[in-house]
Amino acid sequence: MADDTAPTNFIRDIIDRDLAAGRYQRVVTRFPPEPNGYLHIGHAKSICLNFGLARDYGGQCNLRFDDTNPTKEEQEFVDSIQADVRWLGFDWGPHLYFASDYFQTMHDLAVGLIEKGLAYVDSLSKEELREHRGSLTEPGRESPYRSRSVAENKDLFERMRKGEFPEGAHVLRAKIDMAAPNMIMRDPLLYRIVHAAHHRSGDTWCIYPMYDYAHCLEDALEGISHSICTLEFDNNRELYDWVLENTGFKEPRPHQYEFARLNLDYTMMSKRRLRILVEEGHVEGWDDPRMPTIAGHRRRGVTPEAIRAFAELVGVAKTNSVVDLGKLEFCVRDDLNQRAPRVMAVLDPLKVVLTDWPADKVDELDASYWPHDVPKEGTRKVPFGRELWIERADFAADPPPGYHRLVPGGEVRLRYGYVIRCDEVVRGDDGEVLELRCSHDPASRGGNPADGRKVKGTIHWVSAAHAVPADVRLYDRLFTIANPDAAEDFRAYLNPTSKVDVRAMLEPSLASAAAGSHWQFERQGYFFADPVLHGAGRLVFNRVVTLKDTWGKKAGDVPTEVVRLEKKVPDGDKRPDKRTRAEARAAARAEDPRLAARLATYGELGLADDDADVLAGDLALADFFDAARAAHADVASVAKWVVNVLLAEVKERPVEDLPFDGAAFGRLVALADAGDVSASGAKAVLEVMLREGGDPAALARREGLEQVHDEGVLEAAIAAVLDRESEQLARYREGKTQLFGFFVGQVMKESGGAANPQLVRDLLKAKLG
RNA sequence: UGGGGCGUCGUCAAGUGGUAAGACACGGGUUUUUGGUACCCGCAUUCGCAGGUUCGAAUCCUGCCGCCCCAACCA
Repeated sequence: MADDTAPTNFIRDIIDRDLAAGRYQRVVTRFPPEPNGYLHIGHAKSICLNFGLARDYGGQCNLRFDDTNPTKEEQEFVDSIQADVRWLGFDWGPHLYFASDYFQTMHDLAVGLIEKGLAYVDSLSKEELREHRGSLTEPGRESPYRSRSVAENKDLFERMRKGEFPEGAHVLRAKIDMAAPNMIMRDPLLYRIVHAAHHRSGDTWCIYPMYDYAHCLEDALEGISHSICTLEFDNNRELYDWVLENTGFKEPRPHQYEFARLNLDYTMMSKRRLRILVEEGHVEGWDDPRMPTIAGHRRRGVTPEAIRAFAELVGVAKTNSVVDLGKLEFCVRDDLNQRAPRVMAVLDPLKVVLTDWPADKVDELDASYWPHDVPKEGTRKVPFGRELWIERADFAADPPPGYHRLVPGGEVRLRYGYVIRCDEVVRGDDGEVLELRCSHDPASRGGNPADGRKVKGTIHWVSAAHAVPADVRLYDRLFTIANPDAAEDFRAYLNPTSKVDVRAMLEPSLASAAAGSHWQFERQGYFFADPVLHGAGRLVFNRVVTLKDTWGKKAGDVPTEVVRLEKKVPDGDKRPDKRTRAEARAAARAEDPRLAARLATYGELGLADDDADVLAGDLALADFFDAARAAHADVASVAKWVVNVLLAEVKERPVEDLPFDGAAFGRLVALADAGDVSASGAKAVLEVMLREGGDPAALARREGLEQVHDEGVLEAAIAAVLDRESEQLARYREGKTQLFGFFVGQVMKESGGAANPQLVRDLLKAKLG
């Protein structure tokens, strides 16, 4: 079983079920990137899922490069991907694999398919292939080459392999069904000819396997138990199973499960479009801190811990969803809060002159690196002098209501320093504030005035004489709209202020900050000494994320409106509506007059239209129903039970395969209608009948499901439940009366479903008031 | 001849017949020398909609609506 640190999800449920059933001895997953680009935060979700599963179940997760297309893949990417997975904190141990290492085996298995008559060489052109494939609503047509002999297919395939043909001359296809409703199954391509050097196998191969053929075999060859991929591969699962079954992989073999890929608002995730961002120079590279790549996040200063926490926070499910960026930011802040020492830096400096401070006097103040609530220790000295820098936004000549920083004539506390008062505002010709002339309270050293008066505001500052200038890059979301991936031209929605460079003034202790170190610039955000550009000669910090700001939006924030985009219209013909079940039943009746006759009969019997429709939609079901009503005269009741109860239990299973007949079911309904068993008791009996068949009355007796009307017995059951659920009872008594149903349920359970529910209700009502 | 997947709070997401978890966001409060953090409180009478079955339905049945995926020699 998984440990309980990770929240559960449907995949864990499947694994638990498989392990409990002994289907697999151990969980083996894999992360299978194609080395054709950089990994992004969406991949991180998949990595955390696959490696996390292996970790929690004591299994194994392979890193496997799905390098089956030599024209797109490069060594650079296999290197960057490994670095990124490792940086995220995962280890594949010795289990590093390449699809290209399996090419020989895959080839041999393909020859096996040819020999079994399950694959053939097709020589149609690309265009002809497409035409033959049909459309979503029309079946495809078989290729004239489909009937080539095994010998000819083997010969052709061998010559394809040897490189005797140009690209496009032939392909190897599976022989399945050109009329399959699932387009994927219409004789899918298995191999194509590609004359290109592969980054690992060089010129060894002239034919390369297609994804659908290769991927499942890679999984099977590696002994993967649970092959997890994204939703869009749902349709491909049928072929996944077909290939494994027909190449001889028996259970336990891998099975594919699909989950929803990560979508983040204000973020573009498609590899193709990310490449355009880089190639057109909208960003400064794959590791630009604005990129959603792992490398970008790393460069920005996001930690692997934060990304892992984020992956866990968003969960794993099958619903297509868009996660808001705020969740990622939360994880980043949550992580950095504990690890980033606090320092002071002024990003937009405004000069303050303390007119009552001697020109050459410097006070060395003690400042803690950590706030009271972070259990870490450490302090540094910060020099305080006559001239200081403060944040321009921390002074307001005309303050809005509720503002509690520096105002003309007002006081503010300089963090770890003194309380100052603004005496005079010096302005330039254009009215711009040039500097503030202030006085200080000498009896407030460290921050608190000796007379005990309260000063509401505290701001950060840096001594002008000691300040260290630095290049600080303020990053923000790259796009101005929530869904750039949907935009016809995302360039129109690039955020012009996604990167704002400022020349900031830092407290002197930061002069020795190491590249790659995290800091909180107090009241502003978390910053990261750039791992590449930051050094002794030049200080460069990236803003990872701002602090949460409940006061208000700061100037420079991007507007948050969501631009409504026209929905992409699928080109070509409009998708036809599905044939509904109702239509299917109507069609069945149109073809079979016996069914039409049943519908008429049921109508005369006075059945509800819906029930009659369902019952007369399938001959076996109609026969079953007729047998049942022969055994119990209340037709309406029998109909309800067949439609609502029986159908719910048997699902898609044909009723003729049931271990009991309609007559037995009719007797069961009779029992329920007579009150010999309760409705839930009857359902319990049905469960047994589904398993072993038998007579309902006898089973009800045997299972102790005959309805209990005995008030004494029920009173005892009620007492037992109330005793056991004293906590819930207290809540009920406090007014949580919705709990009434809960108690009814508990008593019903106590009785195994045999109690008369109405009686239980009445008794409970009397008892609870 | 179409097939498949999915709809639970602003955003994610538990829940599988016993009476709507949790997180983010949001609102209010306490603490605070960061308008940060931490802590407390509030935040879905209702689960896409409509009928039905049941003592009891987000869960079962019927119908309807909406969104996503599939017609590359990509993965």
